[in-house]
Amino acid sequence: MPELPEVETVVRGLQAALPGRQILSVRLGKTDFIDEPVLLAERLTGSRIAGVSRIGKFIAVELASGAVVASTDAGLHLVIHLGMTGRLTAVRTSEPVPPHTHVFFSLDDGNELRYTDIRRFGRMRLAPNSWMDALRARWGQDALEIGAPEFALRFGSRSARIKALLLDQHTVSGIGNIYADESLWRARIHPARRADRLTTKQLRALHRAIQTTLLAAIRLKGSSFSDYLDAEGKPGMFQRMHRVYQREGLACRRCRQRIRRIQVAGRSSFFCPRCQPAPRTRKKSRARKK
DNA sequence: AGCTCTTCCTGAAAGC
DNA sequence: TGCTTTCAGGAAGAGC
Repeated sequence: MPELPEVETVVRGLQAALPGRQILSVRLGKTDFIDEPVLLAERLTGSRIAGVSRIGKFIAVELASGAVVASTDAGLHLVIHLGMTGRLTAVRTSEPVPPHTHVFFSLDDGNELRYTDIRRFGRMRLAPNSWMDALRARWGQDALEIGAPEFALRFGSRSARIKALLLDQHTVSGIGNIYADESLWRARIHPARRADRLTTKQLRALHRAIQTTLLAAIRLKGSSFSDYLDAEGKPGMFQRMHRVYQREGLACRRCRQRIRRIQVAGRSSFFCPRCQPAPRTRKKSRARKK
């Protein structure tokens, strides 16, 4: 599943392949994940790519402002979210086309930018500068850029469970299920703990754990489980470093206790019951026997 | 307002 | 064997 490290890896790959290229033609398959597909194809045909960047888990392909009508809202971006099975690759046109490939942008260097997405949880749209600004405004700061004090401020005042907040892109952007679990393990925090019950020390540890985990994952070009591949179509290697994610029943790498799986915030959450102690359950104090 | 649950989609794997 | 059911999850929107 593409989260911050995977999207960052794809973006870096595309930065090497796309800037300066002209889009010669656009071919569409299924389009139910695209906002206004006909308009998108029309506007992109003949346009030139200026740059590629990441906003949270979104990929923004900036188009050169050449033919765009001069208005205050000039500056057009092709915005792509990979959902959970989306792939964006820049490959030779002669490369075989994988199943579920729904968008083809043929480029002026003989390559083709392709969007493949088995489950079509991804999104694609054309967006003006104002839309990009609105996205940045309603999204939380990037998980790699937020400082420790700001992090403690955003989380420490919330009563929701920490795992739910880590997944909520409005609080901090870029973290998904894998890196939430891996970071919580590293910081020794149970996923169901209320954020406002964490100590300052724990919030600081979690902030550090997130940075460390994300940077290590980027170095290994992300985690490939079932579907994720980078811009060249190659898998990442960070899944080999996972400490809890998808390791139910296996020994904790720190204490050998068996890793458990529970549901938190509607998602599978993997944790070590010894390293990450559960929150106090506080039932109606029936335990007060005598 | 803040928080949690449901929904979308497909294919792999488990269950019967 | 072959069918049905369950599960995976990002983010929007509904519901409490």
